[in-house]
Amino acid sequence: MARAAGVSPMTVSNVINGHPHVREATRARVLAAMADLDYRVNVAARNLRRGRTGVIGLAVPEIHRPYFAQFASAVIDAAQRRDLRVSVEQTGATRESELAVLGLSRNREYDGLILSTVGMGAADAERLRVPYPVVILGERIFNGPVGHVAMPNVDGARAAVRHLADRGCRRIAMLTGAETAEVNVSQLRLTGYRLALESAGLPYDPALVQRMDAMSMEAAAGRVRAMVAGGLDFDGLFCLTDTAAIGALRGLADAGVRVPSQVKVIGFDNIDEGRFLVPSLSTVDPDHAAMAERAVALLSRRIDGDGGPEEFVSGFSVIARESTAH
Amino acid sequence: MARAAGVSPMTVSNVINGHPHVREATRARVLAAMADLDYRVNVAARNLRRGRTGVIGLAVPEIHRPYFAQFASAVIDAAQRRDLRVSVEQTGATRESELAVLGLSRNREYDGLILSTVGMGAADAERLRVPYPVVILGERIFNGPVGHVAMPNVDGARAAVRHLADRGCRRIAMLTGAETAEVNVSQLRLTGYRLALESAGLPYDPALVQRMDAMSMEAAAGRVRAMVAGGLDFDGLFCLTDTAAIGALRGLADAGVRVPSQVKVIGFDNIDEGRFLVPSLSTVDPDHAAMAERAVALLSRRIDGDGGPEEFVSGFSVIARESTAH
DNA sequence: TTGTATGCGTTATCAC
DNA sequence: GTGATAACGCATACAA
Repeated sequence: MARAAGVSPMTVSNVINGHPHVREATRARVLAAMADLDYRVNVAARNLRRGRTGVIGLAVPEIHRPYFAQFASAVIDAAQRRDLRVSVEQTGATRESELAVLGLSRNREYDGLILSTVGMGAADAERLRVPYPVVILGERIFNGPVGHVAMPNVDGARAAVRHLADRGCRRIAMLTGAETAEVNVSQLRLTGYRLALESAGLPYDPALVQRMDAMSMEAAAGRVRAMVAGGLDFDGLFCLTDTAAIGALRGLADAGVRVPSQVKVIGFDNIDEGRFLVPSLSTVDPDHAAMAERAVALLSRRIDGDGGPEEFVSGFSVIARESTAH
Repeated sequence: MARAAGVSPMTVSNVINGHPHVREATRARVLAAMADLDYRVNVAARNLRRGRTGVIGLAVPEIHRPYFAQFASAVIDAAQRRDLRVSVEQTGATRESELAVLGLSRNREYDGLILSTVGMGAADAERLRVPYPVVILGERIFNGPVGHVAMPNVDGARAAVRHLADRGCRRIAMLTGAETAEVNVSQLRLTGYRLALESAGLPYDPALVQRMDAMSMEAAAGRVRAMVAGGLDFDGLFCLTDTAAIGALRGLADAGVRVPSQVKVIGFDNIDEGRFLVPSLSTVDPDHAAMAERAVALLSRRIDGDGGPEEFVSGFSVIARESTAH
């Protein structure tokens, strides 16, 4: 330790932590010794003493899905600004992994956790009663003392479908996730879809709601090919996510359907790639940078002990590109 | 602590760490008490004692670039199999941030570090002499005691350009990064490009080598539009990365150039999206899953103290899709 | 097979 | 303004 080198035992600590009551001369001496010995604080010891790790967990289904990758990127930047590191966990969207991640942080591995809940349901609300701050990325389906950062799922979906209707679509299909008992993204966006149809005076046809188990590009492409091959009549397509929309565009191309002249397509998320697709992808932008910033801010504030769990629903905007052009 | 609850003071530790010499009865008792008290090991204390954190750092330029997102995903999975967590840092590809990350781990925040070096150069080799294992994601430009996991840049690029030549291209352009003094990805792939031209008996025309400061989709799209607008004559395009290729496809579409009939395009990385683009993107697959697995394996082995820094260069394969069809 | 003592490196408290 | 003391919770070594 720098004690031997410098002269002080724990004045070192004061110097490191920038305490005010240290004479300039001693501070200089300590700093010199530190540089000399290439001294490094032992973060593990500090963590033990402080009861903090300076690390937050970020649990998402899969980091390589563009939406989560972009969200993670923004979270890491926001965390860095607050001197926090981010440990990324992949849950594969399964309930078990999501619960396992909650246990990890419980071990004080993390000071707090941003958790994207997909597999967990309202029945698991009790599991969120953990002794550290949690911010859920998703709908307010839990009543526990956890923060929420959510997308405007209903309104965003409604606006997307209204956009299709405004552009003249009359038979609007939706590519969505499996039907579950839980309130989830699929259900909320489906609600928005139905509301928009209603407002536009269009009938709701269950045959146009296409449910998929996985929201992958591959699954979306396959499903769209099947829709066309099966003779389903549709002139608009609202995809649950941009990732699914990429697959859908591919599926339509495979089926020889032209976009936007025969079918108009809109996604949700505004991932970077959308602008550069051919045709470029219309979408709903939920402002994920703001969501990430808020998620980290909420967490950070609660780690510091100020304030209770809050809720934030981001704004959104519809971005019209070639895939829904006239 | 469970000591009071159970009966033993520190047999708890043995139970937790699965030591062999614990009677079944006591083990059961301890486990019961642990469950009862909802006992959790304090990882910070364990880290201090063990001198390990169970966390590795992964430093990449930006996690949201598809290639790094997919790589990170594979790294996280590989780490999880070895009971390691992954803390992700974004360096923005700047030398300063890359060096800063090295300092972080020096504080024993991480047991080891996987570092994608872009900004650092051979002159910084000394900075890699750190007291913990490092695996560089990139070329062997450093002689220090660090592991390397590299792509087959020269051979892969060569194969890509040969593929274009085989498909009849005679004026093959390349979209690459800025020229630097350092040995880097751009330079190596450019070497492959030149070798392939030579083998194919095609002349090397510097005007066909287009250098960009940023390898973004946006920059690539803009550059390609400029190339066409400027009257540059080319019938093949090798893009440094798939991300750039997405932008290039967009730029060609904007310029009214048809792919693959007028210009054939190939990228490098085999990101997931490539399969679903229209036209789908031909590319070089460097097997990033294998690279990630090897990077973590190398690091893990060195954390455990076995073996020295090794080097691994992944294999590759050319994946022909629509963007280079006849 | 189980318990006891000791120390990992840091910082909060309080005396000097 | 600086130093001594203690404690954070666990695991190693050794004693019982």
